[in-house]
Amino acid sequence: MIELKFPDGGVRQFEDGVTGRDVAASISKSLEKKALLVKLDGELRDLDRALEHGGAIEIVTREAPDALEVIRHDTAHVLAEAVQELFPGTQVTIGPNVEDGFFYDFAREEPFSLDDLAKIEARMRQIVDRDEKITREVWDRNEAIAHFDGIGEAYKAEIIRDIPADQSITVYRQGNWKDLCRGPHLPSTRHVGKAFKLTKLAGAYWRGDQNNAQLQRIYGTAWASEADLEAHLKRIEEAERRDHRKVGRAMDLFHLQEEGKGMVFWHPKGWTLFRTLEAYIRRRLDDDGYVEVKAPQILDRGLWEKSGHWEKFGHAMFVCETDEGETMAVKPMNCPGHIQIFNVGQKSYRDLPLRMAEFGACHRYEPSGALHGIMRLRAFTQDDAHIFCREDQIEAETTKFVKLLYSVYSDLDVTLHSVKLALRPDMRAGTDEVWDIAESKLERAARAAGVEVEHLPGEGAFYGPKLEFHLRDAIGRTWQCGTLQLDFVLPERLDAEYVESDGSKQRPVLLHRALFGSMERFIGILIENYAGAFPLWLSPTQVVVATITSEGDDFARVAAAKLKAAGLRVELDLRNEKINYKVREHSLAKAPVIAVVGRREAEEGKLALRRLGSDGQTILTLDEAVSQLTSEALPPDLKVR
RNA sequence: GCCGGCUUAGCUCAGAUGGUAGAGCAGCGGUUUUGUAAACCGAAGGUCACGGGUUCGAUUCCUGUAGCCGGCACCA
Repeated sequence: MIELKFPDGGVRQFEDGVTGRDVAASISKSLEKKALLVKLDGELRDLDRALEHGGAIEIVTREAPDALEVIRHDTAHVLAEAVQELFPGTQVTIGPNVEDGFFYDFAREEPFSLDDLAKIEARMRQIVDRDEKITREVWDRNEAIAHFDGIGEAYKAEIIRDIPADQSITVYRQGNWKDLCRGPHLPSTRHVGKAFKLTKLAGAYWRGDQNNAQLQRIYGTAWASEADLEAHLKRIEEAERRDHRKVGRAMDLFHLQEEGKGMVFWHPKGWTLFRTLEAYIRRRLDDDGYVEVKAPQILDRGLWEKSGHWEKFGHAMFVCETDEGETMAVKPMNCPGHIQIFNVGQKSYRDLPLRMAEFGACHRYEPSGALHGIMRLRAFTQDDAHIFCREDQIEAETTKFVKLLYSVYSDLDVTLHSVKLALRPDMRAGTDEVWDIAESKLERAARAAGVEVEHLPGEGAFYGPKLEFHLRDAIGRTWQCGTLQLDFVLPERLDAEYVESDGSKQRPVLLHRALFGSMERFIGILIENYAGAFPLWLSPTQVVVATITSEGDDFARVAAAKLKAAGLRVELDLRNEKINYKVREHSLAKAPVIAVVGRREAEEGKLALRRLGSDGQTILTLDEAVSQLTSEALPPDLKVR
């Protein structure tokens, strides 16, 4: 007998070998009908699998979040079955869930086409209609390897070989089709339902390694109900409208063109946004004890060799030869330059921590496939700084930085998606001892700063571990923006030193850090976050003074001049157009405030203010409007907090 | 870089099984002086991404290249 405890607190005895379905049936016929899976002591299990032991039990129905995960995974299995029916000889590999859906990677000589996706979807629906029973089997490891090798499924056989010896090999049978899988699964394909859609085709390397074969990945989304699917597709569609590339064009912020792949042409409005953000962050850095510098854009190859960048990233640097036979490289990053500045004269321990900032224009020859709007560029501007400090200052500096980052992100209304700690990569500089120290110090410092980190083995910079602060774009992709990197290596390589209190020469520790990462990327994120409707202080145009008839022209000119003199970014619209037309046009252009001047306002010396997103108006005297708008347009750091 | 897709006017998009293309908006010229999300009229605007091939004829078919889009890999 086993003892099961139900969510309502009740405890009941059941025969050995009882299944989840039996338990559901013992409660009610309708529950048995709705049951898809059970949860035993928190472990999700097949409904028809015997419960080998007692514990806390929960019947999982379609509406449960756990069920959705299984529905998605089973949809991937149905996809794989459909593909193998339609395209014999195609090998299956892996098919995990991702956010909102799943993918499945296939090995097949001939690539799938978009037309194939439609065919595959149709076959998937048939498989759902066939209502194939899904059953779990435990296989012997060697038999399993022999079986999958025997039917030409080399990838599956390879996966089995890599399963740790203490884990059992489970195969799920679904109709005539079998797949190696940990499970759990739904009782039959009918329960998968039809609220799914295959969304995209892509190449993907086996085991994520570009030295391996490239497989064909099919992505799909799946939901518990058609309504959920519809809602999801609608969300995606709406998110795509906020795409910074679309908004950037529509708002005339910037453009990109073939002659400068991965390089931005900032238009007046976009550049205003850039400068406003730069001015803001510069004030924040000033307040936080940074000094700002500017290092050369191009430096001799020898310096990059010394820093180690030439060896690791030489292929991705823009290099030029001079007539006098020197080889120069456009800087891909700012650290060597900053260390040169540090190295002039003698530094004392009293100078530390020295926080050296630069809005550094960097160029990197990124692979063509990596370029993405203004999020991933070949020419970009880092809001970079290097903190030269002693080892015992790492923690305090980390805390200081994290605090600043949180404050800046909150000012800009961005929500942190995650913080990762990227650990030593295979190709790296520095000894393992140094890495041990660097990794543990950075992790401890992050903890002390109150940051919850997720480890990323192998992803660190070549000179040290890094904290990565990730943000999301409109459709949910995440981008590394802020970063803090702990480096014991470059100070050594580039001979940075300071005089300690006892007169000895010491190496400073170098903290590389950025709040935005790249100004361009962060602006891309801001555009998508705000959907172009920037808060007043950031908006490229803050107030549009628009007339109704030409009777208002003179006063409108006066008003615009006065607003401008007060430091606001003002546009004047005296065109011979209807006010409806002007309101619509400036609203679409996301002007935060339209100040309308009609005959009445002109006579009374007033402005009718209309805010973006509301159709009400406030009538104010010009002086009132100036004082209200200027105080409202103060950047967050200059407002009284 | 790799896999797949896309590329037609400034923008958003139609279009022809091969006979050199069209709309709306924007821009330009004019009329309209207008009260809070599109007034009206007119003229103009295109090497149909670029190169090569097939053809009497190619924007359309084949092929190569580039850029972009979606992924993968990369990301100091």
